[in-house]
Amino acid sequence: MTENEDKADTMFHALADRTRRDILRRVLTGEHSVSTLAASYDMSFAAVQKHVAVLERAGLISKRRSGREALASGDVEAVRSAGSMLTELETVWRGRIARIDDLIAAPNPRTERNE
Amino acid sequence: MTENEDKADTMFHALADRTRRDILRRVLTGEHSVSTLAASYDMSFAAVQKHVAVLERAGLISKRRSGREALASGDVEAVRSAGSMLTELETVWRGRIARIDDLIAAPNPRTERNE
DNA sequence: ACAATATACAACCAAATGGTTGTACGTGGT
DNA sequence: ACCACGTACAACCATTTGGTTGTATATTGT
Repeated sequence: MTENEDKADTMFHALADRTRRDILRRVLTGEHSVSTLAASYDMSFAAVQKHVAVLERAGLISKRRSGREALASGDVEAVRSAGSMLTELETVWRGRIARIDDLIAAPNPRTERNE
Repeated sequence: MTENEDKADTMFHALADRTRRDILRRVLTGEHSVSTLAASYDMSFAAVQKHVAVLERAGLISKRRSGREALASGDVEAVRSAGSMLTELETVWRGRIARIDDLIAAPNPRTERNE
């Protein structure tokens, strides 16, 4: 139960940083080594490496070893699962509309309740 | 430019907390006063009020005054816009697939480049 | 064998986060 | 007029975060 919420916490947290979102975009287009990525940002290699680690822990990207390089690539399925959490929220909202429709359809307006 | 990224930062950050996601779910089903919401969680009123403020700053919910109560309700459009940032990432990924297809279709395998 | 490269990780630091309590203020009920 | 209620916000605190530098280790090229 709380398992899913943990996942959501780490996923959305990973997405809540522009550098990480940018890294994710890059590695969704194809594999990039950590140092290649690091070269693109105005921060230390270690900082970028940490960002990559956060994305990896969130399951949004995965790394593969190739010689001395670590090649990162994005996992679209994980991105989709984050997206589906949002569409789930939309579904909750649609329920509200359905209830309002019921209200309108209801014969007696007094049926309204404020919880 | 960075304007949009700021929005994404605050939105995803607001979503990266289970209490806030839960509050968002509740207020997407309909208006709830801050104190009504606060009653549901095992933390102080002030803590919940802060969470509501974070959601409000992120544009995910809005508040309306009714007497002494502040009634919060969720903004689905904002949720959708967060979702569309994710589908945009999927689009980036589809580009990768298209490029791989191009590669397969290409007559000369040497066309591959590693950036 | 050696130097350069790529990664990983620890230790440290300032700032932000998520919580607390306390205070102030407007609104509503009696 | 008074008191309870709902909200807002400040001040404070422990923990986390996002960055730094430094060190260790494995791989590659000469």
